[in-house]
Amino acid sequence: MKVRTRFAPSPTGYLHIGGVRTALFNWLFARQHGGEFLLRIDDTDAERNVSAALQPILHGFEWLGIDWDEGPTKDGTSSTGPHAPYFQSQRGDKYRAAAEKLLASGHAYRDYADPAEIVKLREAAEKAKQNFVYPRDWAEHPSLPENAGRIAEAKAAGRQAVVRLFMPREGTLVIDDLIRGQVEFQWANESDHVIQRADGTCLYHLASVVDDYDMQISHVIRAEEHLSNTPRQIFIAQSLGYELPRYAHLPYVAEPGSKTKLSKRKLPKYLLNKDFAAVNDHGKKIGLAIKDAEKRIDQAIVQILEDIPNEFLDEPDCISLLKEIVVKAQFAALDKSKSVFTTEFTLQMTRQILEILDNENYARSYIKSIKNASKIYDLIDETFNPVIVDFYEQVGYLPHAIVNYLLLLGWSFDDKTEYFTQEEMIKGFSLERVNKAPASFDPKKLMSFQEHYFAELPAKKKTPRMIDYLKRAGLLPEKTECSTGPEVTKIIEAAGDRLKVYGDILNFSEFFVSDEALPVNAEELTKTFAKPGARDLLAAFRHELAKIEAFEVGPLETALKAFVDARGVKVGELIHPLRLALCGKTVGMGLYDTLAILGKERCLARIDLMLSKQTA
RNA sequence: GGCCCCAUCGUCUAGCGGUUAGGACACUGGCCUUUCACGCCGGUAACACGAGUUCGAUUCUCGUUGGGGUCACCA
Repeated sequence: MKVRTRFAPSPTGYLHIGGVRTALFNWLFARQHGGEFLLRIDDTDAERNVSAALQPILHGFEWLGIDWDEGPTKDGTSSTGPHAPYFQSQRGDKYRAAAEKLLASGHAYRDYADPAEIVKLREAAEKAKQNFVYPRDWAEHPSLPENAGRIAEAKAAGRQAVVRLFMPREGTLVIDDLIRGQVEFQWANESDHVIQRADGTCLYHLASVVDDYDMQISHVIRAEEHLSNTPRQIFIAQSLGYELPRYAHLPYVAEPGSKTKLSKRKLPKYLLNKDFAAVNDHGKKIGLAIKDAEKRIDQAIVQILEDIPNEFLDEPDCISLLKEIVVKAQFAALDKSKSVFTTEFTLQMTRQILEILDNENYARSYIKSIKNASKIYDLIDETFNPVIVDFYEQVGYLPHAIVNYLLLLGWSFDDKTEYFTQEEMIKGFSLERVNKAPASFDPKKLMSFQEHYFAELPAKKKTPRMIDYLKRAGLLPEKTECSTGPEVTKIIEAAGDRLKVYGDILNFSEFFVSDEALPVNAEELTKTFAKPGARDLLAAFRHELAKIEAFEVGPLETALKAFVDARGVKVGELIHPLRLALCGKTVGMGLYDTLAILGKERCLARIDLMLSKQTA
């Protein structure tokens, strides 16, 4: 039998890191067996613009190199493949036909029960700590002629029926899972599930089983949360006379440092997670620079705080109360609008407020001061969150680093192999070696893969993407000259390992701004020039520098060393003021590289600028 | 709560009856160094607990505890 696997995303507008792993394992398995991997769109409940919401997902897969043989076209507007369409919203007829078939064979029934009644019964069962057995009092089924009377009445009253599965009430089902092994279920514990709504539309389980069969899926590799759903799906498949696919249930991906499943609903919360925060801050810095959003400040905080009366700030409990308000506001905003925009908005505000509130005294004065402020709060991007794949593309990760990391999240080849080429992954993958326990996502380890692969990439290959970032941050004009490429490459080479992602080039903005516009770190400035003689030393070296003909790393180093030796000072005494004058900060690449790249003219100009500021 | 799943360093994992319990990330001490980063050398750190089976259990069985999933006219 030909191996055919599938991944079935719903068009949510973004690609979740856990989903990617599931898709990756499906893809790997198919590729390894020379089979096919398909994408099927779970949009049975979609009212929104599917192709727009699908586009980021398809783009994410494309970026990661996970290609699909059948499914939606790349623009997400139509289907391509022998089993088209691959959108569940367009396959309703097939599901309805299957439902009819189940009805005809007695494997399903029309149910005229009142939904409100069912809810009550279910709650009662839970209260009584008992398994809820679905009552078939309103079931229209040949084996239950006693219901005929009341059903006739219900029909006459115009009550609508749903279609429910007529599940077995005895026996054991053993699922032979490729990852879990044999898992047993008692049929009696399975409830009569609804497969078709009163309005005739069909539900996920029916759709999924029908599609898997129709599309000849051989292996259903999916997240563990579906394990409990498998019995009813098997019942549907068997009742329809389908041959069963093999099942493999993957452990879910958990939050960093936790065993809790990563979930879309908690997206904003993740930025408060300390393991995500570092990675996110790094990314945010890049994101902010890209959008040239120095101005974006805490409008959200202002909004909340403006409503707070001043007297409130004198209350002893005001800080803890504010903390509560913030958390509530976050979730209220979440409920009100499902848009990520809102969640991003509130989470930014939450973080900032919580940071401020850590210091009570500061908080009081800050709140008071900001109450009068009015600033613009801009958003980076609605998908700017380290749980979403797009984040990594925006910040400038290598897709292979992500794929390699995800491969090892719940799977291992042996006790030491960590780095895999795509071919090695495909060759070495096996479901048998998939772990059963959930694995928590560690952004730091992902970063280590990124560093590894990024270091392997020659500077010249990084140049075009880095130029893109510089353009987007406004550090290079939209139309750059041909000579810019080699110049940027030189900077990339000199920066070396300091560049971990493409976006990191923005940390070296000093090479792209005018001498006058160079931002200078105020704190470092005060500290450095507070030292006696710092300014004079810099001034003296400026004259030395002016004499140098060959402005290159070697001669520069010789000259600087000779200068400090002659003066009997330590290298560091000169270097700090010099670096500050040239770069406006005290961290960065080698100083001789900096001098050489900047060139004599700009170096002298920047030193003069610094000296002129320090004379007073 | 019913049902199901899971359990090795902080994290990802190796281990499939006898190992000084191995590797990676993170953390950390040192070296290198004008800063930062890299690199190099070193260190801390784990078998959830309790019974069995066995000459011997991290490994097999059962139980306890803990974690998680799932129980929709969502997917």
